[in-house]
Amino acid sequence: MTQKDDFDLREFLPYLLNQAAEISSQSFQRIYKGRYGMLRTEWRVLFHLAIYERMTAKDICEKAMMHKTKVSRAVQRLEQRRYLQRKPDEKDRRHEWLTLTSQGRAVYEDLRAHAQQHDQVLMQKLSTEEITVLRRALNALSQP
Amino acid sequence: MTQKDDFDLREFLPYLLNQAAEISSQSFQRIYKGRYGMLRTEWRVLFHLAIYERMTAKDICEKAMMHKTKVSRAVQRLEQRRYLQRKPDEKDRRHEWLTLTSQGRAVYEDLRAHAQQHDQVLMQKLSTEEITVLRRALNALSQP
DNA sequence: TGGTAATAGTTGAAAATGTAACTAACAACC
DNA sequence: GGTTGTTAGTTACATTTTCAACTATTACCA
Repeated sequence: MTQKDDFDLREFLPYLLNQAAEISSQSFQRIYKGRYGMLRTEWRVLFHLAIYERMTAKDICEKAMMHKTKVSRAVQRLEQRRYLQRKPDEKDRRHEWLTLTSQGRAVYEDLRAHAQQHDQVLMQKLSTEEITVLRRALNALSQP
Repeated sequence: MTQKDDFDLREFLPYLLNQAAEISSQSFQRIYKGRYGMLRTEWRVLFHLAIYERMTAKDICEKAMMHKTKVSRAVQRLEQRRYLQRKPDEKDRRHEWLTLTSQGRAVYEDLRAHAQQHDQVLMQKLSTEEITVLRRALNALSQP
């Protein structure tokens, strides 16, 4: 199993990004999955609602760059667990406004604390300067 | 939809990483899916075999940090398309050595060219220094 | 040597995701 | 005002992934 080719997978950005994303997501996944049986799509929606307070599913799709079916199903499951409430817009009944319940906010607070802690651990692998550049670079790459 | 919380998702590394990984993988996906109907797991296995020439499924699992069932199924599909061959190890018949066929290598060469081109496009979003730091940081984060 | 444990890899069922078609509500245009 | 087109969101079905159990082979060790 000796390397032959001049092409190095370890330099190919989509590969590297996926690798880093997967590894660094895993320990956080254990937390939201272990404590609340939640999926990746669900904590994302939960966090968006906690941060922006009041959004439609469409808003979440755009902010989180998630497909609408993913959001739709995440919202359903979060509603079943009473983490959020839906309220149809009076003027345009195609829109539904989503807000967290107090229960949902409590879950968020708990997960947020873990997220921040988890981020601290990850950042210990990097220098301050690397963190700054990394964030900037990732944001740049996230623009489609 | 006004931001309320002090916690910023855009600073949470696993979130940022996933975002960047997904976006930057998509255009490459169109290539391997469109041209060869391949899946993410499959191009990864193909690339590993092209680069290391001769590996067992286990080797691939470790290098690519993929679960063995993913690798097993990717290998099956690549074999069906005659992109690779299996040869059981004579001394330990639990192992199977995998190598690409010439057809598989041809597909690799094509995809590699596209990958490199794709990488160029991605890197245009970044400065030389950002690229260096980004690669270093991603490698650091990929260590579990 | 025989019995238990470990390893490589596969398979089947359940869960999650992606795709496309669908419903319901509104907009716009004649 | 009725027809056609758009938009928000859901649903159904096919494809993938995950998880756990399974087979086959080798290693360990009393």
